[in-house]
Amino acid sequence: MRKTRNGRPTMKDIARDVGVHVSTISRALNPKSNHAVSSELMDKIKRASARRDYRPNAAAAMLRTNRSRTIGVVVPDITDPVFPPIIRGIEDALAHHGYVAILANTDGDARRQTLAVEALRPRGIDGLILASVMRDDAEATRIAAGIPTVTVSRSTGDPQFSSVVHDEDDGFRRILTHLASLGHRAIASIAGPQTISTGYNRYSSYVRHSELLGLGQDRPLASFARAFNEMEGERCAEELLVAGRPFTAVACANDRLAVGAITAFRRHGIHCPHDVSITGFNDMPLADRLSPALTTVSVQHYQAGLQAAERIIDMIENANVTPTHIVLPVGLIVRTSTRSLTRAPDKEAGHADTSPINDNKNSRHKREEEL
Amino acid sequence: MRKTRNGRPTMKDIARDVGVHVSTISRALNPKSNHAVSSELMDKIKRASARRDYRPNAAAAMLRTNRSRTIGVVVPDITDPVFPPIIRGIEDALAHHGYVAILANTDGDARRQTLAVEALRPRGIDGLILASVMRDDAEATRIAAGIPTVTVSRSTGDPQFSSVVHDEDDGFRRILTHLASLGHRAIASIAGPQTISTGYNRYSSYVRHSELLGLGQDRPLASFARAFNEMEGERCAEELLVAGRPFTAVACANDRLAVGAITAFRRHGIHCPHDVSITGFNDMPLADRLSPALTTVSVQHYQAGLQAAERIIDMIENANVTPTHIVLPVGLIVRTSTRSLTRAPDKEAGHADTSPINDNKNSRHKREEEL
DNA sequence: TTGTAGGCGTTATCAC
DNA sequence: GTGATAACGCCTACAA
Repeated sequence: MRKTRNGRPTMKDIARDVGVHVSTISRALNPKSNHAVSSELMDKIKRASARRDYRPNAAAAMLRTNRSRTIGVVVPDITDPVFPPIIRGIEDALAHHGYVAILANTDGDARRQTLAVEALRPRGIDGLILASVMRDDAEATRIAAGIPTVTVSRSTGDPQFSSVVHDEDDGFRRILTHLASLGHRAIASIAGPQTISTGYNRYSSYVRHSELLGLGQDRPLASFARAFNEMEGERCAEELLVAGRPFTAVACANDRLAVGAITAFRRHGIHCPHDVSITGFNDMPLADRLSPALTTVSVQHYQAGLQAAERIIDMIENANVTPTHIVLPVGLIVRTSTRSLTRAPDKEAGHADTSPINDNKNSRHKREEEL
Repeated sequence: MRKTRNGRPTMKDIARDVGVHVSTISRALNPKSNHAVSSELMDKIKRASARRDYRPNAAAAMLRTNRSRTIGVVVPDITDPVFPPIIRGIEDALAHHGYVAILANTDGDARRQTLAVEALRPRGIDGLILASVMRDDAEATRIAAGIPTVTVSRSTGDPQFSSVVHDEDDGFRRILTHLASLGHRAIASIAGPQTISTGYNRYSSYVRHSELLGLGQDRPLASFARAFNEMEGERCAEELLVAGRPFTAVACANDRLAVGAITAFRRHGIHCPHDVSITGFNDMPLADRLSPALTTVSVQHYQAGLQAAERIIDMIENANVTPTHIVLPVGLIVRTSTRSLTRAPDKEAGHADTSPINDNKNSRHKREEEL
């Protein structure tokens, strides 16, 4: 009594057609074992399976081999423009090896990361790619136990996870060097969440390279975003204004924060790049079409996804490979959101001004907060 | 001899713990059949399975029931900003019902759509959500045969597919009505690919409502993009300039085309909205942060994904539901990329000008193409 | 209310 | 080189 049976042909059907045993069909159709099949039989079997349009039943193979050729991919939010290219890279690499990705979103919620992985586990995923991990994410270590895992774009503290990240430090070095070369010395920062490796590393690099470059901040002037989005960028920009310490440039931890900052400053009559230079990070889509076009750090999201996928497949198919930690190079993209402080102001600009924001001698903008 | 056996507990293990037969465990753990299990036994079994942290093996269940609780989702390119919110909607709805999505990209290539579906089929997907279909996509009908399918955001000609789309016609009606109310009569269009339902429908609506509104084009003035991206928007804008027929506004088939058009026009010294009004479609992320901020049609991408997922689950779980065709309402979002032709020009604008682009009496811009 | 048995489609390990 | 057989873990008539 066949309960199921989609009408989809099985190996049994092919076997009957060709007049051999199922096990022979299995052998013939499996690259790893078909060396021991006579070439004439191979031909017949290939033809028969093509004629019937045979497709192996993944569930059966999975049950038997405990391999699903499926990778779980967990991201905070696919709607954030940094993740689509990563996912695209992952998928392209996976497809190349006959693997497939199951996607889950966490909205940056640690608990939902756990939930997501627990939903993926029973589906027999062979590996896990996490773009959602937090810094020192002990929970991630726990839930990923026993399954090949690589983190992408972010990293936890756990060296047991393979990781593919970007050279955040070099990125911020380039940003600060660029701003310094334009004459900026008072460079504030809108930092990302310090619970995430990217936010933490970029801020650390901001502090470190500010010192190395001898920039004139006695102590870092930074505002910390609670999330990498435009709203937080706006909030942090306001915070910087309220702080009251002078600055002529703001290095933001990513492009979305920079976009928010530009908007908020503009509301206060402070225009970028005329009155402040602002930088982003990621070179997200449309960063070049905004006005001002964002000076930012280009990051190889697609490559990161690609490499993460390659790593995971390597870990799955080759027993005990050791964890690797890949750091992808970044580039500086100079556009129009940064401007020289020393060069003569543009002719077109109506009211040239090179004095810092929040400089006491120059209260061009009235702070509502102080009303 | 157990070849596999992850250390993951199975029903057998729980059965041994509790001292009953596996089938009882299966019954108890299955909502559909646990009515016939004594509540004390239920308790014991639940505790035992919790203690062991038991998770059902999806492959085994799948093999037996021919259900994978997996949906294939095929999109042209996850990197295009319209698709992430759709996918997010799909995932959220699926997760709610214990389903999961496998994603595939086609880059708009019809052959890759076939390939993608053929890669998904053997994995026993229960349903298919296609955001990649073409108009009159006979191939899609063929490859999706025998599996519940809904198209989202686009539709084919095949009424057998359920579909969730946006009210493109109302969108273009609103756009044209808006432009007309600003005094525009010579409204050009940058249309999308006519091989895609959205491109075709939006262009048809442009033509239809231009006539209904009595706009002064004897015949439509349109340029056709080969893809929905910025580059094509630039190319089409150039094409409109070369065409030489006057216009004061351009209604684009989506935001990315509009962004490209704005860029291209600007290169020719034609500024939006001062010299041309330009509209988009979709209200993609950052559309409000561009300058000019895009006047566009807001579209419920997330909702579309959500509904598509609900539909597919309905089709899977309830035998022979008939195909439905959902049309989601859209809204007009007026921003600064459109400007009144009749109202007095802004004070700030240096050189007010309300005469049409390409008007013979006014060759403000020199066309390189005619050099 | 619970146990028994058989099978879903594939693969691995035998034996021939 | 090919066939037979026994799992993989779960589900479901049917029997008890």
